[in-house]
Amino acid sequence: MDRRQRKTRKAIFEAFISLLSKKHFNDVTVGEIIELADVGRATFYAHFETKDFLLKNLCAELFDHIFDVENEHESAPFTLFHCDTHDEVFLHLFKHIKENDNNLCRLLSSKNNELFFEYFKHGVNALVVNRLPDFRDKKPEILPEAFWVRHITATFIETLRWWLENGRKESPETITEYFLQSV
Amino acid sequence: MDRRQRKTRKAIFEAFISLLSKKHFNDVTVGEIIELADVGRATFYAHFETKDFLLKNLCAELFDHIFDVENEHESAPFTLFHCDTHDEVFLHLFKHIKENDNNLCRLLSSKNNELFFEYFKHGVNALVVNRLPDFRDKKPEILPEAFWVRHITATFIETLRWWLENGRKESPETITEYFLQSV
DNA sequence: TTTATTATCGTACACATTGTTCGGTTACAG
DNA sequence: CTGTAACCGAACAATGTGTACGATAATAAA
Repeated sequence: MDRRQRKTRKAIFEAFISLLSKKHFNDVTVGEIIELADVGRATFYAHFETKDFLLKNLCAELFDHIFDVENEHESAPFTLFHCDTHDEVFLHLFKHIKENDNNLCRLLSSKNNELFFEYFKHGVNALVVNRLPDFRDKKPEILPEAFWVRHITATFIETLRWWLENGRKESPETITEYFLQSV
Repeated sequence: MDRRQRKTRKAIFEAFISLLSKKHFNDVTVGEIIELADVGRATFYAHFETKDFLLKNLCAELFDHIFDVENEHESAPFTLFHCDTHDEVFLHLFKHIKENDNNLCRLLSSKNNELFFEYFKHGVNALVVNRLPDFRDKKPEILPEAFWVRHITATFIETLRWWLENGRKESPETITEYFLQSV
């Protein structure tokens, strides 16, 4: 990819993130983005068809390196799907969010958190499906499996949300314990 | 309230609901609403400061008669807070949603469900807080109370969401059982 | 019934935002 | 060094928002 392309793409993302951590997605205009990114209007639309596509691309940028479903073969420093126990998987996830990814944290704590959680949910869901056998002994017999998966995913998301809203005071170990106890 | 006011207010709400069950909130324009409601532009803005306020008013219209927190003294036909056991409360809620409120159902099943669930959540949360003692024996000791309340609320919301997405095949009794088993 | 009030209408308007176009300029890869 | 392609900036049509105002008609109150 052309160096110029990388540069403008990055500039747009950074401006977008900066704006999203201050105001709601709906109130962010393309005009503001290109002004902050210092990029021509036509250039913006050459990169992103629309503001919603920009959001999608940002989500992919943020989450795809966490749920490296596709490139499992590559040397990913953080391969959730290769953990042995499910405790480990979710603990890793909490740790990663707490320590590594400041942008992700900021966005998941902003007014736009719903947008990102919505996208995030899909990754978590895949993870839960992958780790389903580990939860099977906890499952009440009456519940349909689809319902059960859904419930575990939602519980994880809500735990994470609660943790972020309260300033991440608990250690990743503790919050993992909370999650596993709830489910 | 003036009869004219009631009439236009109702017309706007109905047009709005009709549009919301077809397309997303963001794509609904004031122009469409007033055209469908057959109401002048100035009239619309005399009633609702903005499209977001219209949504808020609609939510209040939809949910306030369910969670009749304020007017408990009045003769509400459906007083959740007066049920004896918590099983009864949540069962009532599922029944009410299934049988009585078509608009509510349509909107909670539309593309805009997030908007309404977000509002709905507050009512459910108040309900859970009110019924907290009933859940206390189920609570793992480690979990903070705030976390526990949050979890119960989220579980109810997710159960309802799942039920609606799958066409409400299960009986209210069954889905209440699912909810109580999950928590 | 009469009267004063007020909700509504219709039109027009200023304003902001979106997404496109195009010619000229500059950085990049080979 | 050269051709390609990304960028700029300015202009543009199209759409949507929210406001203003005089005229009309429905309503409540006398």
